[in-house]
Amino acid sequence: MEYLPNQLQGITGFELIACFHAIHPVSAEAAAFIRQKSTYLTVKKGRFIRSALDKEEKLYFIVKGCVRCFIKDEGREITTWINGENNIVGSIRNLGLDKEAEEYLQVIEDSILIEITRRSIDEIYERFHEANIIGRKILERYYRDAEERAFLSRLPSAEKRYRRLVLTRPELIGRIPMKYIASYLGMKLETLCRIRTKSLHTPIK
Amino acid sequence: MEYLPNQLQGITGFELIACFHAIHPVSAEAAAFIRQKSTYLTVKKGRFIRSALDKEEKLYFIVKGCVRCFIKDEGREITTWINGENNIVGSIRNLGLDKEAEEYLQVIEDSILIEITRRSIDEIYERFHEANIIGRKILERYYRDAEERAFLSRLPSAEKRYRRLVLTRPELIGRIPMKYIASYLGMKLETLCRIRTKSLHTPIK
DNA sequence: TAGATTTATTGACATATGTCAATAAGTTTT
DNA sequence: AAAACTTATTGACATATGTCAATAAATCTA
Repeated sequence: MEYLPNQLQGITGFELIACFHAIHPVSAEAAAFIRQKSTYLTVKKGRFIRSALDKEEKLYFIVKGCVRCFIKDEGREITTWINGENNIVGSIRNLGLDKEAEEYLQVIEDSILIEITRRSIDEIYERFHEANIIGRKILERYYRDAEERAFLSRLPSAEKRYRRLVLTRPELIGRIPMKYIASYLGMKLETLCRIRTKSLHTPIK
Repeated sequence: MEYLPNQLQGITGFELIACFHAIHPVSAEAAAFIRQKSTYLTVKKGRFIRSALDKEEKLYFIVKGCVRCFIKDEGREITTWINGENNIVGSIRNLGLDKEAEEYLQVIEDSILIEITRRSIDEIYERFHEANIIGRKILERYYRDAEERAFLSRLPSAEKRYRRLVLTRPELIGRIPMKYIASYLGMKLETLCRIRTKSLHTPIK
């Protein structure tokens, strides 16, 4: 197994490979293959990725910027996750048994993404066995993240959910609009606003 | 790679291996190793698994029965998931940054479990490379499940959450006590009770 | 089977959060 | 810099869900 030369790390197009490499060594052949199968994208704030027309499932590595996912419930958006740099994001096909629950991915800061199709990922798993180690470890982390989201959203009061977010994702506060944070926390913007002004005066006990 | 002989499937102690085998072939050596590292447990309804004293993280394959996970928030239980046969369950270390959020696993039907330590799992991944394929595929599924839980719990009304559960986990209704379902759905037992009696008269539009 | 315990149902009332609206503050566009 | 637009703040009021309490029904245990 050859190692990815150090000098290549950080060079445009290699961020994703560097991310993998930090988990487990990536051979030069695998690196070349991954690079060949991936596409660099620049996406403006507010844009949606993965248009409804696309049949193919795609995954995105966030080099720079921020992406949120939301579903619509009776026309209202519910943000289900928000992710920044060095995360892999994608929509989960078939989450919804019903049409209502379709997922949208929206870039909420000008972003640089690396796109790769689900099919290419499967090809990588088949060709390069060690990719399964990397994939498995990444999924362990993503599973934990999803558990955390499920936990957060079950906290029984709006204030607790906000406090939990401040504890676990402090970087989001101030970085992205409050309306998305409110939606992610399962409350209205007005409620979040009241909690925040209140908590200026009542510190955590 | 040798295949697990068919006649061994279904025999006591081989349920877990059969589950893996259905995903990807398991060699006889790997099967023997897994079997050696795992323990068969019979657990009575109501019992907790993984006592607080255990330092080691363990995972459990549910051969028969049902297990729920809950955390405590100011003394109140919040059920975070409920799983039945052929699922692997375990607590996630370090979910909580705070002590409050410690997880409990409770068997809610007389159950048969196969226990295996996290350390043994890691050993399996190292010794048997193909285990990473199986692990990766299992985690893909578990990630989806966790996403579904996060989605469910963000639905903005108690009735919608209940309807979603009826859609996605119909087997739970009638099988386990309503109080656990209510907790899982983020509502009080009384609220669930009212929703259920109401929905007898108002069918889904 | 009877008694004890747990779980489910229903009612009256309390409260956190949603809704709607008006305004302010902040951003982007021209 | 002004205009246009988006996002945040605050108030008055509505409502879904929680709380507490009193039974009823179901399940366990001796």
